[in-house]
Amino acid sequence: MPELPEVEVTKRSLKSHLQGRQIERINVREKRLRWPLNLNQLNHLLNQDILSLSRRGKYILINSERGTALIHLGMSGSIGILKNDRPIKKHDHFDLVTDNKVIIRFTDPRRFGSFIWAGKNPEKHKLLKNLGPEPLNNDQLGLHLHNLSKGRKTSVKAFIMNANIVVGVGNIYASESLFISGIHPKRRANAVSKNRYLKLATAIQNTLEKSINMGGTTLRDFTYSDAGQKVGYFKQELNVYGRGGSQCSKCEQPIKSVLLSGRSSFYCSNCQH
DNA sequence: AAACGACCCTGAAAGC
DNA sequence: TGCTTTCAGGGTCGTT
Repeated sequence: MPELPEVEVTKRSLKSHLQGRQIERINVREKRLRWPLNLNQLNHLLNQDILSLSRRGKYILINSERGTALIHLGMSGSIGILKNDRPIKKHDHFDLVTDNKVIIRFTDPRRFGSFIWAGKNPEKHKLLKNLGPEPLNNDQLGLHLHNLSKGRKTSVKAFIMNANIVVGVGNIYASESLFISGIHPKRRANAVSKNRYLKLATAIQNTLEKSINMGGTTLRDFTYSDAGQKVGYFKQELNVYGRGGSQCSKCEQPIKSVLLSGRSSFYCSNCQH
């Protein structure tokens, strides 16, 4: 579920309930997440003023006086805001309870998500320190991509999905932005011109922003029961992702579906070169 | 340094 | 119908 827009929406939701408040309790039912949940460290969060919530790539940062905790939603994670308690479901792994008794419940069937303590300088934490730049509000993105592409023989799709190059471009956005900019996903990264990287950067930014806006709209009243639903999802806007075999929206040729770097990839061989 | 594949885990959907 | 296989929006790690 969690695309960057949902991570952003989740972060905003957490912000409205956590910023300026304190976490009174952390209830853990399952420690076996992507990284073992370490309560000794995470308890540093307890009874501290939560100064701000931020996002780095797909990591949500909970910034307190004593340091920062990170939440990652993995492939299947979601967060519910509960004003009143509800029965625990199978994959409800932990809760944060605020000083005004709001329950923030983390649910993640596949357990690829995580909740870890990153200390006083989270940007130096090993999971964050090597991340590439944020794509949004970044007028240097195209030049950045072009500069880093030199000597890279991997496919341009794998290149833009590499979080050390640029964060936030998942499998959907990679396919969509390459379609919009007319670039074949299998093209070698070092064989894409500067001009085309400028177009690609714009396509990435427009796609992400549009999706964030839709996610922001459809999940405006973000609650536990809404979080797992595909309500008004960006899916309707997709040109190629998940549409193998159906007609290209530009030329009506069938969309191709191939496996690339272990991930399904969709493109139009007539429109993308 | 860069590229690749294995791996983490559960459940829904497709295939037989 | 029911069992088996495949696939999923993420990322890290070890090996080459």
